[in-house]
Amino acid sequence: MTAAPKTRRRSDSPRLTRDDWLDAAFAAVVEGGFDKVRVLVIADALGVTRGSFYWHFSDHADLIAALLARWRENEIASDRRLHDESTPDPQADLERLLDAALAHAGVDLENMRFELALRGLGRREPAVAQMLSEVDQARMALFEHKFERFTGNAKTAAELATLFYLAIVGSYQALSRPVNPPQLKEHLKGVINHYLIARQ
Amino acid sequence: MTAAPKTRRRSDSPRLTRDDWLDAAFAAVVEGGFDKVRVLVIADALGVTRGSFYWHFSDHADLIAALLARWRENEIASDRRLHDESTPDPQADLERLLDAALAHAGVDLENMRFELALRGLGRREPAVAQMLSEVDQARMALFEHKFERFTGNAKTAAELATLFYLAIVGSYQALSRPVNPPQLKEHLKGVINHYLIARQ
DNA sequence: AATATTCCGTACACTGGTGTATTGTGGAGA
DNA sequence: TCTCCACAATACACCAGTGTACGGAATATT
Repeated sequence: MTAAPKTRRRSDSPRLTRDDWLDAAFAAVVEGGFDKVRVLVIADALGVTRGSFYWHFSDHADLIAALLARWRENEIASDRRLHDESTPDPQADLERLLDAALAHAGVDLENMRFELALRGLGRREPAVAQMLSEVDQARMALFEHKFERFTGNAKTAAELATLFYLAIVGSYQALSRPVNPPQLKEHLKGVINHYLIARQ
Repeated sequence: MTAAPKTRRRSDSPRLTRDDWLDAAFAAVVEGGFDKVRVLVIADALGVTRGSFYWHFSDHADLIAALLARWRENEIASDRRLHDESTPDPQADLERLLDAALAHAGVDLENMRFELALRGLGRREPAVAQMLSEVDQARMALFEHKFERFTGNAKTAAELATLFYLAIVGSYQALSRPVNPPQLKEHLKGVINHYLIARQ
């Protein structure tokens, strides 16, 4: 009757690592939000008891904190990556950025759901809100930079950057409801083209 | 030691109504999300015991359902209101709509937080997702309508409507982080002006 | 092979929450 | 004023979840 673990472990070893637990917790957040992260539940998703958990983590708060830290690291890394990958053509460069941001809502469904859950948590936990704030700032700066290369005008760059960034964030949860990702992408391109033509 | 009720009742009668409970539950959602709606907690925020609750409601699920229903009614009503209040000048009309949507994020902080919590719930509960979908559709239709009066072009109206609506939704939770409401409003106006000028 | 270390299981105490059954109570109507 | 009934308190059983102490098994290390 001992049920097989529902969540795959990172290694094939019968013992778990701290990261295995973090992966499983991540999955729990993705499907139920932070409030649904129960040590008990994750334990038997992993096919072990809580004895394991309390070896790898001091307590529940420790798990959450580690999860947040890991996400933060990944964000910083991927932000840096987007910053470095630059293309001579400003428009192509801009479109690559938009594609990356929208992929978050397409392929990368899990990360999107995690981020939404995180924003939910941020409404109650100032520390989380702070972290999100910094990430948003960094992303916005990137958007503004690319848009400024594209438009050559600081003011319209700021306008479009905020508009686009917020729209993408907004699409995360109003997704497939008023509009689906490819549709949204077309609309974004439409606006960009408008600005392109107007410039001539 | 019997603490005074922290939440004001709608009537000054010592007895509570169903609506009093709903108001208190609303407040609970606003500050902690749906997962933090505990009968026990709300009870002593109201200065009563759960005995009262189980007279007015059959159970916890009943409370949530009633809360959702009430929100839905309000949404439909305010949507109809925005639909009826029309102005001859298309631009003024559009700006009034945007103001109303942004007020949601300014004065009407509570409703905004409630809606965000609702979207969180919608990620787990298909019925809630369905409800939100309908509301989003209705609002988007309104946006498109106003934008079409303004631009006179169906395609660009669709583009701007989705972009603006999603940006506003996005601003709900990335608020005061990358940008604050009046700032956002200025940026939105900037884009509108751009389209105005380009049309001439 | 013997031993240490690392990892996990088990059992227990405790907390906070739901729901139910039953008893109280205060106010409106006869 | 008496009585009913709408509303609330009390007390109970129950469940899900955390954290802790300790014992046991599996893997490394010598």
